[in-house]
Amino acid sequence: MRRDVFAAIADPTRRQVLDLLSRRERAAGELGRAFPHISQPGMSRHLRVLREAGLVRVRQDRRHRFYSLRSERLGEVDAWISKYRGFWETELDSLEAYLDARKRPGAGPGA
Amino acid sequence: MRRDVFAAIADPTRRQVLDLLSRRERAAGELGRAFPHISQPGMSRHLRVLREAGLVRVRQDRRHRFYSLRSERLGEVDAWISKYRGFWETELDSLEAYLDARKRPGAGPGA
DNA sequence: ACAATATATACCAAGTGTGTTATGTAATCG
DNA sequence: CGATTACATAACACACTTGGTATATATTGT
Repeated sequence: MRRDVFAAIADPTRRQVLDLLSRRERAAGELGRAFPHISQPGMSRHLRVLREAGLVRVRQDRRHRFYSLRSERLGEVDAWISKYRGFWETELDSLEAYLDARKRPGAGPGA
Repeated sequence: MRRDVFAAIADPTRRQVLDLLSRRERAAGELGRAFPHISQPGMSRHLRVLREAGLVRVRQDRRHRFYSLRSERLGEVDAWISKYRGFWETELDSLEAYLDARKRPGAGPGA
């Protein structure tokens, strides 16, 4: 199943899982224990979503399934957000809004 | 209502709306007409989600409600994704996985 | 005041996501 | 082989999302 990366990272738990995996690979059970409020099958399903989005890979080692980060597809998110980078740093959006407002007298913040 | 930015941008239509707003502000109706497959109330609700996530602001001008980008909160997304930037460029994650695999003889790609 | 325009909300149906418990499956140990 | 460990899947409940139609609200034009 082909899943949308944006949807996959919409869940806070899954983002935290990726954060853990960015340091090193971890077994499914180890990840589960890192989130005590979620059941084992619950974590297994989160891992499935991440797998189907192509954000992690799995490696079987003896009895364990080790998940590791596969970051390529995060590039899609980065590419999208890149278009906005600089906006919140330079407050360019606020400036633009201000200028737009001034084009319509009486609507924006009057000088 | 306080909404999660990641959830707000999980929807493709809403991302496209933000893309349109990144160029210039637009009236709600104008945005609606840009997505003919979505009804007027449908677009209105998408705009509400973006509003509640703090991703847009609204300005009333005569009969129109002009939406404009408010990019600050996109910084949250950028901050998160920044931790991964460089991973997919340098293939650092793949290298790491390879090394991890070699630590466990017989499990990874044999030399 | 009344009609028209522009947008939002109410309401309902259908789909999807998340979480649970119970169960299945694969690998390892004795 | 039977038990145990590690993980995935099945089946189900429930909340949330999305999209539609109908309606409300606000502003402007006549």
